[in-house]
Amino acid sequence: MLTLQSNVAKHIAMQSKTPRASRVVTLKQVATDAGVHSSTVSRALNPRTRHMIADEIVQRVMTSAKRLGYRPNSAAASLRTGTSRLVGVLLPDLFNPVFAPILGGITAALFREGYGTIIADAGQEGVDTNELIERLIGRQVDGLILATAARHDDTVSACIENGVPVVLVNRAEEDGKASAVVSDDEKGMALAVDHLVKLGHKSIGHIAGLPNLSTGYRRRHGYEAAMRAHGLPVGPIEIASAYSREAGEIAAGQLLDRQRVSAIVAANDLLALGAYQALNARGLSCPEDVSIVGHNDMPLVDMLQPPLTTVRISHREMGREAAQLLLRNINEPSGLAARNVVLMPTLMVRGSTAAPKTR
Amino acid sequence: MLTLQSNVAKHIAMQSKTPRASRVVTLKQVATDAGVHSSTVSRALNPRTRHMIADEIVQRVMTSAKRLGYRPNSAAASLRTGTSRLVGVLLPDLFNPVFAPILGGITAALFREGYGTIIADAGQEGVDTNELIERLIGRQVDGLILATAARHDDTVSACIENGVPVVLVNRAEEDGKASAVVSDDEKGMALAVDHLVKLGHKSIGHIAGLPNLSTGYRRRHGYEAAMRAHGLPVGPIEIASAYSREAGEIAAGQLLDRQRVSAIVAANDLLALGAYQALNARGLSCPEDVSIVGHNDMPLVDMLQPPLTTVRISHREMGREAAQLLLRNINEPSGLAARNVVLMPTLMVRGSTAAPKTR
DNA sequence: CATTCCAATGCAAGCGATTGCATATTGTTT
DNA sequence: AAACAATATGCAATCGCTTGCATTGGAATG
Repeated sequence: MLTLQSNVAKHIAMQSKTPRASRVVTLKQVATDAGVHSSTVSRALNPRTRHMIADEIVQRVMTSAKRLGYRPNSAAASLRTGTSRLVGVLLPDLFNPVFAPILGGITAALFREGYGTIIADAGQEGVDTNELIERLIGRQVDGLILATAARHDDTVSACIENGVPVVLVNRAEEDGKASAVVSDDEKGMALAVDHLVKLGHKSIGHIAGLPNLSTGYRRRHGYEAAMRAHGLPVGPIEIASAYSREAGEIAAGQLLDRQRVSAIVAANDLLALGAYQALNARGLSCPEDVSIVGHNDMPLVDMLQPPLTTVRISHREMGREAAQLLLRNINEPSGLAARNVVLMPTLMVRGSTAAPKTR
Repeated sequence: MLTLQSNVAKHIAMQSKTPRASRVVTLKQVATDAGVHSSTVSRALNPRTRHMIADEIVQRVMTSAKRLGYRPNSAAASLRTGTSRLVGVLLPDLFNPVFAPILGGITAALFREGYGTIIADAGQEGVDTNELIERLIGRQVDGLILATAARHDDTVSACIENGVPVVLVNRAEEDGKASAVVSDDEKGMALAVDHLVKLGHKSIGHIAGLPNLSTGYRRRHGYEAAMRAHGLPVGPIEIASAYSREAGEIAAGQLLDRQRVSAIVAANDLLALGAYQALNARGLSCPEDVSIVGHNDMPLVDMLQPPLTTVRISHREMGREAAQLLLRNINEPSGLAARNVVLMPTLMVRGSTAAPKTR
């Protein structure tokens, strides 16, 4: 078990208490120092208004600012202008490894444009999503990126009613209320099914994700469409109760017990790993007895035994695109029409898929 | 999906100045609605000052506020009070899977106390850490949590000079300038070495992390101490150039080519996985030929072949502790003495360790 | 040379919430 | 019953920055 130890022996130096407020430099102080009015300093320091000020003065102001260590107070600016250059990101669960790269892509793109990222994790126990949104909006965020959207989502509506620009990422919403950046889930499933069919599989099952999430819904849809396109029977399909290994194991077990298949396409890597476990529990092996395909290309799945064949999604790029779309939305005075950006996935062929046994 | 806007339409849209601002409710509006002064509303809504106001009025105010959908403007509050209830978190690399759980623990703990989390990722190309810190401080954060600290770190000094409370997490800093929450790295290595020795290993090598990070330095130190405690020869030791699979593979390869060992303790799970690869490349197998122990217990390492024996660290708890320590630091008027909180790791024994071959 | 115009800078009014102080309204004491 | 205390509420200044408007001086124009 884990024990906490407050290590008395190790606290060494007192932090010298600095009278914090005394060292805060304001615009007015820079103005005094440079011998101009504070409004001139403001304009000289802002690239968009700098052209109004004589070059010589700009230089003087910038020198003073640097020497005094001036740092603009963003709260004051935010209060005055009504914009915070802050974007809120709502995540369904920080512990799910797909969201870290999305977040990374978002922060990188936002940072480049001078925006900050404030995050909220809806995956905590006893946390109300609407309260999270409320708090983000209360912090004057200029926009929100939601990675949590269900197919019909009223938190999206709440944001729109509040006039806050919203972009969805990874999961789309089907009422067309907000823009979204997603992977082409149907296409991803088609890649998986095509690959299996080419190997000779005819009986291919699907472990589906939750149907109220666009990923679960559309991947299932994509699976069905691809099977039909090949003239193969659709099913069996088992819906997992969550995107987790445990749920995947249960669903795969039910699927295997129900019908003999030579391959399983899972809606998600974790579900695929659950299927590995279900196979092991039944003394079956992958890919000899059953081929398995995942979705997402999570870290480390290439090192499993067997290495997982999976549909790769560039989560980082997804986050970047979402951030860029949101910024355009924020800067467009009358709001942009909702639009979807669909990224193309690719298939990573590894060891978990092989030709079916010639019986 | 994409709608083009005519010039005329755009012109009109721009003239209607306030499509969004119209719905923002301020304290004063609530005051008018409730028939009291705005200062009364402020006091009634703030739990700490609520006692000054008659219960009946408090009720009336709260009803009005709710009905109008009042949401406090945190920029205004921040400007007035000089505190933002915002904490900055600096991550070395969002793509490293250990940091997501740390971040999750931080946000959960901060959220519970009404604080927001603003993140910055130093792992981007071409991003200066000091600029990140500058920008966070400019946003009036009340404190910072750094997961990036080197053993001797001047960004920490920069924060302290600015009078911003700082707490380090995962990686400590050795000059005692700031508090830190870390795992007991020496102890973790002792657990690993003890386990191997108990299995009968005598020749145990170490793949070390970077010596300028406390994790790399102290784990190596812990390994050496544990070996000496058992009266075993220290080494061979190979220092990896980064915490990555590739670096681990290279280091493990050099180690194996240099000296015959029956076990390897890696400073990190990714390094351990690199060692897996190096073993494979040499036709050796784990644990038959060489036992391997990792550090961190990353997701999925239990599903590898063989499942990785590793030192588990509760990253989530680490984040939570760091957040709590920071909040105490913020609320302590004269600043808290720097202190380290050391969490105890546990050993997860899995399939990558076994008794050495009896030759 | 007078007039107009433009560019550069100063002035001052806020943005919305907090809080020390003043004031009003009770209740309590002598 | 007068004086006082205590409690509840109102008043107004303030936090630091931005920006519409006023002002100035000098260049361009007629």
